[in-house]
Amino acid sequence: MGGHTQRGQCAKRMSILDAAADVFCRQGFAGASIDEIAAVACVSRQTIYNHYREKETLFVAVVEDVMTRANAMLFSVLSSFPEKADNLEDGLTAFAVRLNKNCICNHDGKFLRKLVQTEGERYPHLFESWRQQGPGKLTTALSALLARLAHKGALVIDDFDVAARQFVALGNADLQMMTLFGETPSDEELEGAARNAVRTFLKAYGRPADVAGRPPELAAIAG
Amino acid sequence: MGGHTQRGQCAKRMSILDAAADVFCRQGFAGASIDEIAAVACVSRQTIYNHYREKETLFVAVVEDVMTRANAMLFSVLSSFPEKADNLEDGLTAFAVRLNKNCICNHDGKFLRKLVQTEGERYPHLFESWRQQGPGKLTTALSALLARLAHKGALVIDDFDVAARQFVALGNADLQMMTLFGETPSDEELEGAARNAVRTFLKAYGRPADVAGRPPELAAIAG
DNA sequence: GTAAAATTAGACGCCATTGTCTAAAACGTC
DNA sequence: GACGTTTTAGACAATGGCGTCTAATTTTAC
Repeated sequence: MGGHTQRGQCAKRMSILDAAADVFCRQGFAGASIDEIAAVACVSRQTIYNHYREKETLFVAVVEDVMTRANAMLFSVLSSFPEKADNLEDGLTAFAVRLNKNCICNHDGKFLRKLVQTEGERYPHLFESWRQQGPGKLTTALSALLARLAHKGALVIDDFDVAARQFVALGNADLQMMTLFGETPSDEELEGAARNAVRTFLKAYGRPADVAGRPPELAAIAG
Repeated sequence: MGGHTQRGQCAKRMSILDAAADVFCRQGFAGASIDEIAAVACVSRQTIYNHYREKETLFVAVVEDVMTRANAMLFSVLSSFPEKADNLEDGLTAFAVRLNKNCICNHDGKFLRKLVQTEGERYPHLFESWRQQGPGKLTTALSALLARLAHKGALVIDDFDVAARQFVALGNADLQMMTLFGETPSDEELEGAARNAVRTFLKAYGRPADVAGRPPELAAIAG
């Protein structure tokens, strides 16, 4: 029982997981065939059954794999939230770009959204943890981060939870149709969407002095 | 060839379409079986093949049926957009509730969102028309309606298209997780979500005098 | 009531897929 | 080079769904 043979096995496992994620995402659980996954993974079908007892075992493993990757990425992006109140618009815009690009519009985000919708009712327990650690955690963490900015006087927010959800929703406003159709936005589209979102967010929640685009008479008064 | 036998046939057709929509929505195209659809429709399998040549024909018919229903409902809801500028918050909130309840969070909306995601790549032409007449039309029409309100001086908007998308996005901010998981929000949740959305929308785009919840010093100045 | 049309239940062939099994080949370690 | 493990290719039975066909039954029109 060589403990070093694990390296080759591990590579095979990852190859299988990646291929299975691809095929499951495109075809769904019922439409995906083990043969196609094996072909994409450049692996024999028997090898798949060797690592994962049956199709459902493989599916669960794939979902859990993508979930942990997505959660790690979300944590990483959340830790880059701007803490400094100066130049808040650019800071929040860059953050929104990162959030959309690396957590929502990327492969894993697309996979999870799609699979939750198609197989969520069939495997309720499987996606329940993602619901808490994914979107749930995003709202909670973002709410706390916004609260800190508000505490510093950079934002004026009555309900932090609502504001957090609205920040995410605004960030996706211009991309919703693209994400719905599975298209990947370009960097320019990501940048523009985030800019629009943050402008509106700051018009609603920003300290009056920081707001750009406010009607001239008020801007004059506030400045 | 009695032209009156059409009535019974028509009832069967609708029964089949409803059942097929239900099963396709739950199981997807590949996972749905004609036998199950026949059972749900209380109809023989042969009857289905009598009306629709094959599974794909039935699927296309179902999608088109739901699309036309959804488009009609969207048109109806859009025609109820508040034109009067007085009490704009309540008017927009009621409109947002209608939009979410009857177009986005209902059965048809769930069906279309789910099926577009799962089968959109396999049938690009099928959903392309919906993309234009559904979400596309919503943005275009809403943009024009917001422009009229802005022209009357009730709103201050720089980019009507962006504002329209943000209105829709804000309206779904509190419901996104529910719609993602296929749950149907209660009337209270719909009402609360719409209220939060419109409050923020008006904070960003409302005429200063109409804005509630603005920081006190500014409200005093504007009043 | 009668004839035409529609519906039904069931059997059938066909094909794709799942999961198992076996023998051969490739791999890594000593 | 030898040995144990892993991988591979292919055959295999079993399952299930699609689409067709047929004969019996029901519904509808007149």
